[in-house]
Amino acid sequence: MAQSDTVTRILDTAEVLFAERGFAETSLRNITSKAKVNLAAVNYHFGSKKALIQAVFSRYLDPFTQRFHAALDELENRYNGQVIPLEELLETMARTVLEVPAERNSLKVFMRLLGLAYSQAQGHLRRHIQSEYGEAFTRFTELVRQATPELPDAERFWRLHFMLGTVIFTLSGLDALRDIAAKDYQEQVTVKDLVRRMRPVVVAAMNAPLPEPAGERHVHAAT
Amino acid sequence: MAQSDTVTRILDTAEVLFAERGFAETSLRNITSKAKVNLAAVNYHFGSKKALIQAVFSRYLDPFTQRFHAALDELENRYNGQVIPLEELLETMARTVLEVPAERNSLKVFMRLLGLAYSQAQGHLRRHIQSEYGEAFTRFTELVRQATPELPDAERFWRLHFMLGTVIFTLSGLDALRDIAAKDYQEQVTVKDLVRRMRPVVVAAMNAPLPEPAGERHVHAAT
Amino acid sequence: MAQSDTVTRILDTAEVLFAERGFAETSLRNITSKAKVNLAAVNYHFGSKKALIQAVFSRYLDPFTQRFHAALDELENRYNGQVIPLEELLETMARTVLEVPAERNSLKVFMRLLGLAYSQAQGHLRRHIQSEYGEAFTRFTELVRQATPELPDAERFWRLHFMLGTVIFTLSGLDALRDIAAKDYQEQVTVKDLVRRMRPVVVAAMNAPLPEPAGERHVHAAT
Amino acid sequence: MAQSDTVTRILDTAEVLFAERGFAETSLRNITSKAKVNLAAVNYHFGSKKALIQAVFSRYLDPFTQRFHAALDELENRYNGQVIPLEELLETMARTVLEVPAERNSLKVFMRLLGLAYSQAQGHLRRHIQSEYGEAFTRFTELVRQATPELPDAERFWRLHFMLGTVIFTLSGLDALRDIAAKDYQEQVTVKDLVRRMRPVVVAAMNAPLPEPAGERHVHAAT
DNA sequence: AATGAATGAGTCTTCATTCAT
DNA sequence: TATGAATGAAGACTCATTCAT
Repeated sequence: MAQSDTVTRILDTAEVLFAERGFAETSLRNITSKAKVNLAAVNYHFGSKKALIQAVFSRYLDPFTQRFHAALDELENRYNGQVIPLEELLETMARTVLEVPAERNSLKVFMRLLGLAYSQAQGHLRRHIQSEYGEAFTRFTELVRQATPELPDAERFWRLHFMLGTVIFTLSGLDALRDIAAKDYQEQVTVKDLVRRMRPVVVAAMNAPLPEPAGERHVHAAT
Repeated sequence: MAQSDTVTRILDTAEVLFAERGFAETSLRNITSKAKVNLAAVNYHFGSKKALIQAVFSRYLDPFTQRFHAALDELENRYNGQVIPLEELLETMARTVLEVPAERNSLKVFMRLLGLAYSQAQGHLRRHIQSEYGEAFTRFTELVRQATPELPDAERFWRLHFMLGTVIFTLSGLDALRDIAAKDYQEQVTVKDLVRRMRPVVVAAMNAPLPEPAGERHVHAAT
Repeated sequence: MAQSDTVTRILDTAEVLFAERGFAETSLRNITSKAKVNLAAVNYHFGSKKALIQAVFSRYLDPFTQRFHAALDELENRYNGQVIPLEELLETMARTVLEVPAERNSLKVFMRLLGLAYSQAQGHLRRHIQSEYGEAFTRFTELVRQATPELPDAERFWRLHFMLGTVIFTLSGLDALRDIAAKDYQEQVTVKDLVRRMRPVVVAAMNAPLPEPAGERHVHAAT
Repeated sequence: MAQSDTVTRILDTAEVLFAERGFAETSLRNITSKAKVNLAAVNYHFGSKKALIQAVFSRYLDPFTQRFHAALDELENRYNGQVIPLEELLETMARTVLEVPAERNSLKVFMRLLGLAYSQAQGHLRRHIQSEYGEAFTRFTELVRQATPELPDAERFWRLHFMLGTVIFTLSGLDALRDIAAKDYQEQVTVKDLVRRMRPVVVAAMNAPLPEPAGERHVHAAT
């Protein structure tokens, strides 16, 4: 077996299984037996299961940040100092997210990991991600700020995370939702489909009117 | 030890630990030792770990669905056959969601559990939830359908779940997000704050224009 | 529920389950849940699982020994001091064995239990049986001794157990053997059929010539 | 520790303990601790307790069938088309059964398993054995048929199983019977002893006169 | 007299990891 | 460099039994 063939097979298999079942529910035995690789190979090549998870993650994240920066460069070039419209920014983000995983499952894995990073109490994963792709996110946020000058900073922060929730929730729980949708709408949605559907929603959400100031809510005000 | 004190202690502890770590990462040993209860008690009272997970959920969902149905009854009464505006529906949902766990001061836990139900493998859990509160959700969906007659059914389905993602992600990852926000905006958000902020976003998202049909996407069409 | 109804239900159920699965493989939970009786009832009424096993046996052995003694009394009376022929003794045994469980239509169960008593570890059970019906067996053995004066004692002991093996194995594994036989010989045997077939075999076996003394076996002596 | 030393030690120990106590009453802990082997080793090497039981079984059965076929070959060669006498066939069977287990306990284990295979409700074990050594048994049965041409097929079938009962019951319940015999006859029987004693009994049983036809039984016909 | 609750010891099995080769 | 074997810790679950009521 070629040198790094084993490494690749492990990564490929782990990616699929992680996406299907989650991290805790996927054992190294599952991975190595499906990858037809020695059980000890994971520990030999990666050191530990944790390290394998991060490796799977990095294989997506590294090219993503690289491409994302490149795409933003191109965008800034094109607009040459002018404000980049919000739609362009979101579009660029979406395109890059979709482009990277030649392998299809890694997107789900990536989203799942992102979801974990935010929901898990221990912040170590969050910090790892923030130090890895925080810079790209900060750059993106700043461009969004310029595209939505009327939004208070805090509002923008929350709305971006509202949308992050939409994306992560939808894509990481994709299988579950697909099950439900398929039963009711005979429709086999693809990731691209979903992204297409998300676009107007996200734009509208970001451009929504500001909320009434705190304390002035009237429950039946709509009537 | 009092009658069903044990049951309550198990549920309370399991709830917290599940929310903190997820289902697979929480062992019965973790739960029973923290709850100061015999290891076999879980199996005695609930039958299995699976059943315990479902019981944790039911303790939320049972009162929730009950209240939710009551609230929708009241709403239908008030509107007396007329179409109930989307804002009212969302408002009612939000209020009920907030009321129920308020008693236990554990909205965050509930949301995290819901998130897990969607993202973690546990197919049994999703099925359990669907059969338990599916009816309430269906009723709600139908009212939303009447309030948004112009939306295709599939579109509405997905948008509702997009928004579900927003809510679950934001409220379940509240601590993490609060950390980040506090550092940057000196602002200590409350759950009510967030719900206030979400309202216009959710309404705008639901009312967003329809996406371009599949296959016709032009990347730079927005310009 | 009537007083000893519970006891009867436990015994009935235990009997069936023990015969189906063996003692160790049948839990008190199995028994009590199938008998629709409280889990603690076995320990309450019988004291322990061991005692339950013995009780199941006694319910057969008590009437059996009683009848067997009566039948032997009648036989001795009839032969009035003369030697009772072996065929009569075996016949009497067979008849009594068939009569007792006939009331409960559970000869098979009884045989399976007897088989278990010999083959399973349960030393306590063997000892219990020996002290319970050992006397009847001793009496029977002595009559057989008189009917077969030429047989050394040890030889008679073993041959009786050889035949016990035949009977227990055949009747306790009846279903399995019936399956095989039915497939090959289109014949649906009844218990009475089998007993009829066993009679000449058992007689011949008991009357077989003595074995060559130990150490003098010649493998090809038959030629 | 040497290569498959562990496997052998597990098999050896399991064999002894299974024979002493039965399968359900022997825990993997019992085995591994007595074999001075890690608790997980059984599952590592055999996969499950069930598989271990079958492995113990196969270690006896595989060489047995092989030798048995060889012995029958030799016999057929020697008799060169002539009918092989029943005594020779039984003798060959007995010899092969005794030869195989260099380790002494496996015979008892083997017999116990055979007993289980017939008496247990679930036929899976019976089917396993039938597919494993059914061919050898069929071959043997056919030779017995030629040696006892006067016997109706059904009669032969049942008599063979009567004798199987004798052998299995005696050898699998050996410890129990030995206990009883030792108390009464100061005699420490060996397996070889028993087989010597069985020989004339089995021959006589197979050659017993045919039973009276069904329906003509007269209980006191012997007088 | 009878039972629901509880328990401690035990079951088999699976885990990620290590080690000798 | 790579792997089959082995391992200690932990997993969920079941057991017969006890106890307070």
